[in-house]
Amino acid sequence: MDTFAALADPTRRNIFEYIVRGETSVGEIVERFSFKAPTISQHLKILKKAGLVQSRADKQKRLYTVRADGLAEVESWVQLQQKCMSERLDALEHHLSQ
Amino acid sequence: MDTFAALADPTRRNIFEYIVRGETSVGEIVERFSFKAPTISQHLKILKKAGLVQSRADKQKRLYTVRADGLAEVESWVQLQQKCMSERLDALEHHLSQ
DNA sequence: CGACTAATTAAGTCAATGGCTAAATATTCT
DNA sequence: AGAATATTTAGCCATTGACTTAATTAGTCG
Repeated sequence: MDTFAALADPTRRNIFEYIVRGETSVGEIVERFSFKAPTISQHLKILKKAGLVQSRADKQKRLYTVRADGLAEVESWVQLQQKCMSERLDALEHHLSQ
Repeated sequence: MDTFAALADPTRRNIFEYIVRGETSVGEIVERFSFKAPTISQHLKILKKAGLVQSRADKQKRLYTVRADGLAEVESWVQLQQKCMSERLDALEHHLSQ
């Protein structure tokens, strides 16, 4: 759902950074981070709902990967704001040079 | 402090979007949004701590503006992740074409 | 089927968040 | 100084968030 909220938690960003390196099972993530399996599972659920990761089944395991377009919303928002900022800055400079 | 957490709240993003359009007093923001002054004030405090906005005094009013480099951290994080993603995608394509 | 592995769901705790009203703190203006 | 304006701080309450342990589901393999 809300990508920004999903990325607000540093643990979730760390998990995302880990998954972005390649397809990862839940167990692998649990091993790397000092959190219990249910905690990781909840974070993954939130990342998934936000469209940041996806999963597929392989035997008992669930393998997670990042979604290519997951960060698009955040990126475009940030860039729109920066565009507005630079436009205002340009206008200010132009005004000052008059 | 934490830019991501500051941007997690949609109201704060809206406030940021409003301020990015130009220097704005607290009262102006209170008028636009249907929240009481203390609520807006708290949001501004969080945005300020995150380095996203800054303020200056003008008579009784406090005028807020966005900080040019406020979104840099978020932008660079997003772009790093996307770089990692595209590299992995390239490697995959290369591998498949062999 | 039964034991095992992998992950999720359920349920509970505790801290943090986001809203409010009321009070306090400047600052300006008469 | 005293009244008015603009904003912040303090305190309260309801909701959400991030963890935990225990129980449950789902899949594998002897």
